[in-house]
Amino acid sequence: MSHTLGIRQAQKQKTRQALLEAALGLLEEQSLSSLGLREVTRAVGVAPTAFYRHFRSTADLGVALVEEALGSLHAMIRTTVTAADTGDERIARAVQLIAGHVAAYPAHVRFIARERHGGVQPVREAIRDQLVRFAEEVRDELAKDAVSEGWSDADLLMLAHLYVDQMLVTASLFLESLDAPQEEQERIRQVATRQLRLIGIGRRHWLD
Amino acid sequence: MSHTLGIRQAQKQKTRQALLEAALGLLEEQSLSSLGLREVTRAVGVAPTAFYRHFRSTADLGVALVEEALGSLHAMIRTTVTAADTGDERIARAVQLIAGHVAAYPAHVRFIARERHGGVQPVREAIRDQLVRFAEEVRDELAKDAVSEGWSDADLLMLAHLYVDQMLVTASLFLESLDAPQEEQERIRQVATRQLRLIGIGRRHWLD
DNA sequence: AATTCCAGAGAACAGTTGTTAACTGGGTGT
DNA sequence: ACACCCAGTTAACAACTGTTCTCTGGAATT
Repeated sequence: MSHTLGIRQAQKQKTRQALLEAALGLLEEQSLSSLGLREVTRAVGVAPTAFYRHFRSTADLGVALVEEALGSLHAMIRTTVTAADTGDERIARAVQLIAGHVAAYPAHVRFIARERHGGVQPVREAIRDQLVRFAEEVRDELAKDAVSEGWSDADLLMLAHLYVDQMLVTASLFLESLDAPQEEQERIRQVATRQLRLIGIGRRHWLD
Repeated sequence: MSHTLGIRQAQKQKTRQALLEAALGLLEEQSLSSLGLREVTRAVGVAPTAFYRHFRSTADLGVALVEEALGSLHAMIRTTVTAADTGDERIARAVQLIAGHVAAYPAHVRFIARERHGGVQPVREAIRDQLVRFAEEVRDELAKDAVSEGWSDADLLMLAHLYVDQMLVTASLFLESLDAPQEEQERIRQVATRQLRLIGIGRRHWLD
């Protein structure tokens, strides 16, 4: 099944990956809707027309980037939430996890935060769909918890979305503070921690 | 003081306003970083060079749009939060208020949601600054409440930011559902209501 | 009534864009 | 060894972009 793909398809995927990474880099200081096809190929060092061998348009490339970027966020969100339900020190650890991920993959986080509400419809939809799936996973994780006894499925999902959104907001704040004084990052860390704690408290008293 | 500005400056402000509104319309299906100067003037019906009489660049126009768009959000956020602290039916009313505002000024909401993390730095900063000021107002409003006794100023501000962010998330969801079946809007309304309720519960038990 | 001012028009600039077409040359299956 | 395939190239296209300079006509000032 895992057929060793020939040196031809290998080279193609290599170029494709180069296009994706070049685009991600160029998107640091602009949005996808202003990203030019030629701009990307120029950054990679291939002819403009080579672009069409991989993507129909830059919007198409954007959809591909969603998979790439959210694939890395996937692990973060899961581990974050599963750790965030209980004690305070575990919440703090979860926030630290977010900060670490932002520092490791800033371009991914930036892309998702920017294009989630961006000007390219197919990309918005792709991100929305993926985030819904994330929220469902988080809900399943929350359901395993003892605190979730007596909760309806819908309410667990609404809490899951609250967590996911809060995580993205926090990630975006960390991103903007990447080259700011460390005391600023510390401040963000503390606020995010307390916001998660407050949500956790609301969760524990939901069924009163 | 309120000098009746001559028919000259009046005409200028009229054109300026036309440029702003045309831009807001064009931004329905793209981001600011891809908005062209000529595109805007063409929509208004003036020469491209007339643009420079009002704005240095499209980024400059974007900053001006922030004032315009957040001016209308201003009232909404305040009334929403001041109503959201207590009983359930008041929370529901607050959510309905958000939905109404989104229906009344969809372009404003879209612009803020899109450009908050968009590709134009000065605009991002302008939005961030305004949202900080909003959060401070919300904090002052929260402080007046009986539930806030014993709260530190920092904690009130962190709750205020939580409310503001939650409001923007909800507004963006309503926006995307503008031409969706009404049952979808109803679903969003219900989830948002419960999320605000959960935050409110967390707030009441914060000092345990 | 004469003069200054200035929002907007007009024309032209070099540079960019997406897309089409025909071509090249090395990997691939027979 | 052969013929096919196809990722990437080259060249050219009309259309578009931001920006500069010069000009105009009516409002504003004196």
